[in-house]
Amino acid sequence: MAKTETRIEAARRARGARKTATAAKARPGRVRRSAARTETPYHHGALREALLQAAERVLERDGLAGLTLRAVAREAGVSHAAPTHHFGDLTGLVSELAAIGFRQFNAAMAAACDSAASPLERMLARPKAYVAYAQAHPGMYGLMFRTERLDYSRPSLHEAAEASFSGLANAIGAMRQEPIAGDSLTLGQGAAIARAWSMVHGFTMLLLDGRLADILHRLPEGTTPEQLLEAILKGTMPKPPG
Amino acid sequence: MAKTETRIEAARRARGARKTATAAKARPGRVRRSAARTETPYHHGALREALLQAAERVLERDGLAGLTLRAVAREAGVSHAAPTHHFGDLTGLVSELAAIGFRQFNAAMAAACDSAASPLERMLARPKAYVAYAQAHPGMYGLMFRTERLDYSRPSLHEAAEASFSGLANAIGAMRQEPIAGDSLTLGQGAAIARAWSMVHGFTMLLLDGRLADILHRLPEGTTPEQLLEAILKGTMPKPPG
DNA sequence: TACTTATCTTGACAATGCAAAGATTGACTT
DNA sequence: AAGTCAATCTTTGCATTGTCAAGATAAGTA
Repeated sequence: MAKTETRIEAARRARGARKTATAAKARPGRVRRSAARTETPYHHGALREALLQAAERVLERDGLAGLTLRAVAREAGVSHAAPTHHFGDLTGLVSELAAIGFRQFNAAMAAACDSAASPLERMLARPKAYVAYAQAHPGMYGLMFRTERLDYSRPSLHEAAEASFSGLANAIGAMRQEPIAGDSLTLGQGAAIARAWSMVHGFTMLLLDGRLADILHRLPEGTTPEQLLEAILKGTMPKPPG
Repeated sequence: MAKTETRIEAARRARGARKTATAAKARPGRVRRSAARTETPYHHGALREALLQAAERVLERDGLAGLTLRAVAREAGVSHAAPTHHFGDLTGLVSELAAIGFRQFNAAMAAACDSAASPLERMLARPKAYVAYAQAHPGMYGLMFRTERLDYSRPSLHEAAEASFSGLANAIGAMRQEPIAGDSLTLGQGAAIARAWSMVHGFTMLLLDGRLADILHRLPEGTTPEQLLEAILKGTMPKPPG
């Protein structure tokens, strides 16, 4: 009965609690037409966005296992089949949410890069922002990189994920001072890109899974994950120009 | 409708097919006691192991989404609740299977290390075996490193996963020619271990997710993932002694 | 032989994803 | 402005799943 079990049980409790609460509220009869206007109007107006926000809330509260179509519908206060009309599928909902995650993710990294002053900072800013986003939004990061229910044929998701990749590739290219040429790479360039991405991605996954806890615990008192990441990067990256 | 959808549909088809097949077989009446001996005896004898083997088969055939308690029971030809008695839970079954995976995984890496001749080979053997195992058993690797339903409080899983970690740590220690001292690490040592693990783990995850396909496609014609991995490692690791 | 325990089956329940059909609303047409 | 239509949301239903509670059966033991 590890943390996983606990999390699942928590999700179940949350589900149950919400259910009884909703039941107690006694959904207003569908006959009334324009009673108090605070009553749920038949047309929500912006249900799609409301569902996505509800989904993110459910995800960060109850974890990936708690993110179900019906839970999202409950959270948004609509019938259980309403999401289907907007996303077609659980895969659809999850994919759209992941696209939002990639956009947030990219924005965070871009902002961190922009606010970097020294060349060294500029080199560390992106990986640090990468890990920081994952720590701040573990549910979203897990959704983006751990879920199998993602449909990359959806343009929104494809584009957002692609932007994430090209941002990384450009950063590596800029760092090596040999901008990448469109559709072909040398083995050295490809290795540099794959190395940077693999390292940061792997570090983040292991950190979120708690698998680096052993290492951190053995390090000098009070060493943070960020410091460990910095040490990893400084030992790997090429010397900053100048 | 990406590959995910297809995989899920495939799992569903497999489930359906198996169900009708089983139904057609018309489970022998439970009254017969020792009819032909080929008839399913009430006591399986080694059901636990049979269930684990069935689970691995289901996992590699239908993916993580297809790995359900009932599917495993069907695959093993027993009633749907039989696995519960042996594993208590889906988490239990999945955790035991993951423990088996870690043991296979460790054995593969140890074998690769042993058969390495030159110092360079010895340095590359472990990462290569790591990626090779994941490619040969994607279902198992996903189960071990991607599933949330793992109960690390189970001794079997805890030990197997721990062995995986200490094997890596020792390899890094040996490579740096400063064996790690039990319960404390310098920042440099910790960074070296975390760097190696993060890189190989991240590379494997990205490779299995198809996220390195873009890079591989842009590299010189016919570059394999193994070659890319080697280029990554050679650019990072310290020069072999001598 | 009689009793006890481990093993396996049957049946039931709540929850889920999905599909189909009905209800309601807003917008467009004439 | 009245009528029509398509989009939106709800209701109902079905197959599936995990988990629990009883039963049935085999194996071991006294």
